[in-house]
Amino acid sequence: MTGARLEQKERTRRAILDAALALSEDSALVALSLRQVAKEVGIVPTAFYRHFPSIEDLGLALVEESLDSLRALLRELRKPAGVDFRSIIDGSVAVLVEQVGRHHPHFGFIARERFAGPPQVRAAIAHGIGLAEHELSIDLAHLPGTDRWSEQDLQILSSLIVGAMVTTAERLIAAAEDPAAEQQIADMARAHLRMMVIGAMNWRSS
Amino acid sequence: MTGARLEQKERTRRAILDAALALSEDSALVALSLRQVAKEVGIVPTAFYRHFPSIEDLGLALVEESLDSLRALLRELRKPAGVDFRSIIDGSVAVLVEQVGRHHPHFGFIARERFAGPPQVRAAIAHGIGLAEHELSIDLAHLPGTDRWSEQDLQILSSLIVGAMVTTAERLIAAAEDPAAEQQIADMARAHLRMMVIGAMNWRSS
DNA sequence: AGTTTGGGTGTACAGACGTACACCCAAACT
DNA sequence: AGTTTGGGTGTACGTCTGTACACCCAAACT
Repeated sequence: MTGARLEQKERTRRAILDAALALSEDSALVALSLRQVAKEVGIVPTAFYRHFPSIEDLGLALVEESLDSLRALLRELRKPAGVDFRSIIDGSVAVLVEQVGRHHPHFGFIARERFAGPPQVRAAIAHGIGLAEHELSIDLAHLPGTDRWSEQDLQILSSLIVGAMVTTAERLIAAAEDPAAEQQIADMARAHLRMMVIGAMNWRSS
Repeated sequence: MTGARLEQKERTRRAILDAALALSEDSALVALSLRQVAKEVGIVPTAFYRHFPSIEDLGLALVEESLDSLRALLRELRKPAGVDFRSIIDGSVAVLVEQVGRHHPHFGFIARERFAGPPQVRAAIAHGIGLAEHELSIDLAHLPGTDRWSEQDLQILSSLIVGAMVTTAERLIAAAEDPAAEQQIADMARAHLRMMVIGAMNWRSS
């Protein structure tokens, strides 16, 4: 398959994915029917099978590309954003707001399916978040001031921070791209990060 | 309606609520069908209408009683649990673990429907969590050391703590009542709270 | 004792669902 | 130029859905 043929197929496939993302927005993946999606895309129900073996496989594809967006976010966050804590915090929150805004449907999908999705999907999302915690704990170990921190202390801090970031992302999604609300959520997120960092700097392992 | 009659009706109603809670456990409220619930309960589909006008009303009733469990948790958490931070933290985490375990189906329901449920349900849950933040900020103001904190600083700390508690509750639910995992999650939650409190104690408003 | 009430039953129907099958026809091959 | 490939179509089927309707009968009333 080459040229225009493949191009058209890819276009329809994208349309299916987008339609599914849009239709599940105010409900859940499990409430999605093949016929609904097909109608939204503008194809006949049976044509759906040319692209996905079943609705569940569609769901898995959506998880896949949503987790891609999550990984892209993590990649951006890991880019060194400054030297002092203040600029690292400001930069991280800015990246979070920007990326969540850019891939709003994907992060919304993750938020909805994290606990309401099928077990396989829940596990994949949990794994993605676990990975973020792990990577953050590695990055934290390279920061000044954490020289004598134990592995466990690093995990405590990174899981605390990732948890707060997830909460912030969920708030941003629920804010439905209202700029004023986003501003307020970002302010709060920066304050949270500062408070956690202050806690970490004065931390004594017990 | 009196005596045995009402008693029997209440028993069937409970059975419907429990069946709905159990059936939606590994999916979502929206995926629930009237006939499924009726079959699980052991009644004929049309008998369902003797108790609820529709599946959506069943959902609202479940939200209602799940939020009751949440309010019960908050009530328990507000009982003074000690004088030093350590015992307050230990007591709070113990209460959280105990209450989430006791009302596991309810908290699981809240976790699933918080972002995947219908707008009305999402709003009700968000309101419940907002209330928790507000109440905590009031309680924090009465604690020693927060005398000169601004309203905003209190909100920052309370939303940070509530966020962490919600995350902990979600982890407990996902742990599916595995005692070893619960222990680990509780340990982590205590560490998180300690770190946040240390951050708060060294906090300087900006 | 006689009547009413109300939860539970059984049948019935229209609509939505997933999906099998035969078919069409333009793009891509030989 | 002739053939194959493959995305999209249309019909058709059995299953599941919500729900309307007539009915039953023990509990609760008068």
